[in-house]
Amino acid sequence: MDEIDRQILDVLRRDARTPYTEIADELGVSEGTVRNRVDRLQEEGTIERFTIATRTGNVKAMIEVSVAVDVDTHDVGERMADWNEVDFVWQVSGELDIVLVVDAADTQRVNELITRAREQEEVVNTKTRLILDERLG
Amino acid sequence: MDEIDRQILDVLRRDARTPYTEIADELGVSEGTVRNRVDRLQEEGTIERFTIATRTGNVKAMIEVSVAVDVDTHDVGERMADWNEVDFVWQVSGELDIVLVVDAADTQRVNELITRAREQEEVVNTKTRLILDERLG
DNA sequence: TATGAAAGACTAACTAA
DNA sequence: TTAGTTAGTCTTTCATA
Repeated sequence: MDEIDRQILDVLRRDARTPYTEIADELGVSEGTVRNRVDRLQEEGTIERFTIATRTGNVKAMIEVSVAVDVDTHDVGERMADWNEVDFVWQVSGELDIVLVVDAADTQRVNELITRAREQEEVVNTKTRLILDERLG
Repeated sequence: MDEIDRQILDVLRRDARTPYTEIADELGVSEGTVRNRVDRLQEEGTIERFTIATRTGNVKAMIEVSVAVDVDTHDVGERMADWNEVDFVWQVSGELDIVLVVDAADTQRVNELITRAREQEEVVNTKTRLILDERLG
């Protein structure tokens, strides 16, 4: 992981469809070098996947969930990851155990998700925070 | 935004490099249809960008930041988005104003980021939570 | 939807460190 | 032995009808 790797990652984060030839020109290396490095970065797991950033709805929110002390947090999280409109499920340290990052059509839909979370028998409490603005690093 | 759009988004979220021809076969439509729809989804802003999910470090964390009441939260957020290792900067509702999602080499580096956040004159308080496990929705 | 042209990615053989 | 390069081939995308 040197400077070239870092620059490749930067370019791909901004636009993962940038042609290897273009990245190569920019960094002053050959197309093959870029390709080899991207392959390696994928094998190493540094690049987890090629994906899209979407905004399907108008409201993003963090729904923080705390679960009962005697249950498997992992199970609950796995179940929630399958719900529509859920982008990430994080198990976190701190007061609350799970954070759902959701992207929903409107606040009504967010509310339905909160309700659904609260309906899970392992869930004892939730706390929701709207994401008012997002900026990518 | 119909069922076909949703399925295209699902495929691309999993692997944004899936060829249009393959998506087309899977959904029973033509390659041109997939391409046109992806183009439209990008123009509409539903697809914000093609990107990569990376894990450059071993530790992910949420650093929650509260800023003084009289400052422009937006400015502070913008500045932090430029820091290395910061994946997202969210302005959120609730007790704390900004959430940084970071991906760092180790806890030492996370700590340096926290320190750096606390050094900003607008920042009055921070609270950090480690992301112990991540699952994509 | 189908097709040919253009662009990009991949294979493999070669070179250099 | 590993990383980089290059030329030729194959795949995907794009434009047009």
